Amino acid sequence: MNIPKISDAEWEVMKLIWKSSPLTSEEMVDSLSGKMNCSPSTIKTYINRLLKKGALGYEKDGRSYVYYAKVSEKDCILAESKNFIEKVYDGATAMFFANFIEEKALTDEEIQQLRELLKDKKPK
Amino acid sequence: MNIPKISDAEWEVMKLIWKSSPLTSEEMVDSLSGKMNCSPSTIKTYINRLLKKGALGYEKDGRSYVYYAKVSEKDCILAESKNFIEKVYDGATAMFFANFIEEKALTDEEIQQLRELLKDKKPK
DNA sequence: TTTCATTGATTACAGTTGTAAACTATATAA
DNA sequence: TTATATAGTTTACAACTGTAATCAATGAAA
Repeated sequence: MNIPKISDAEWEVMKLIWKSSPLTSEEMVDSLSGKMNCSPSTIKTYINRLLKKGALGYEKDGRSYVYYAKVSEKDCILAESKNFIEKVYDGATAMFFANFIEEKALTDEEIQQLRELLKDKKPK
Repeated sequence: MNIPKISDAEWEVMKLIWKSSPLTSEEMVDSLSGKMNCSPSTIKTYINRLLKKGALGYEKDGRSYVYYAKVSEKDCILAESKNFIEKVYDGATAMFFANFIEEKALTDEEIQQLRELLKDKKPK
């Protein structure tokens, strides 16, 4: 299925849903309006836009709705990553990693994790 | 200096400038309107917006202008990368690398390059 | 049953972006 | 000198975003 374009603010909503779905709008508002420092109305707007984009779905649960994700976190992350690397590096992924590592944007711990990851990666 | 927000389309202009600066608008139009599949006017709009944002500067060169970058590629890439990883991973950079590697979005060659990079990285 | 509160839906509005045409000033060819 | 091409400046416009208030429907309390 097609991954819709999810804006910065909408990503916050999606991340919450992926972690704790299903949720009511009230739960989402409680969880996000503080963190995002915006009004409850704003969160509701995001929810509605995500519904319209097909990123969220809902089911009736008594008086109100519970929302759930209709696109997987994995797919969204991959789409977003590719898009980003295409934009900034014309697709030269390794270039990105290189710069990031050089810039010390990674902690020693993260570097260690990465080494582990690559160790398991057998070249075909 | 502050890095202005550079849009997807504007990134194409900046990448060209970083690679071949200084350039006239004509050179930019020639180089990009085909690749980006848009009209010369559109490229000029991007140039103007980038001027307004302070990402580009210009100097008079006879009858017309030549443009050059006022923000460094390195800084822009780092800002954009941090922003992206913050949005998608709440800053958990290693998580990003992990997913990307798992998804086989890297070629074997790129993985090898990465290994090399990490080898040189001495833990403090 | 009438009213209030809750919550989803609609409307609002300015700023950004992708896209491009129209306008204007100026240098150069005729 | 006048006409034309070139290149920079303005204007245009719809879609998307961030942000939020208002409207409407419905269940619950009085």
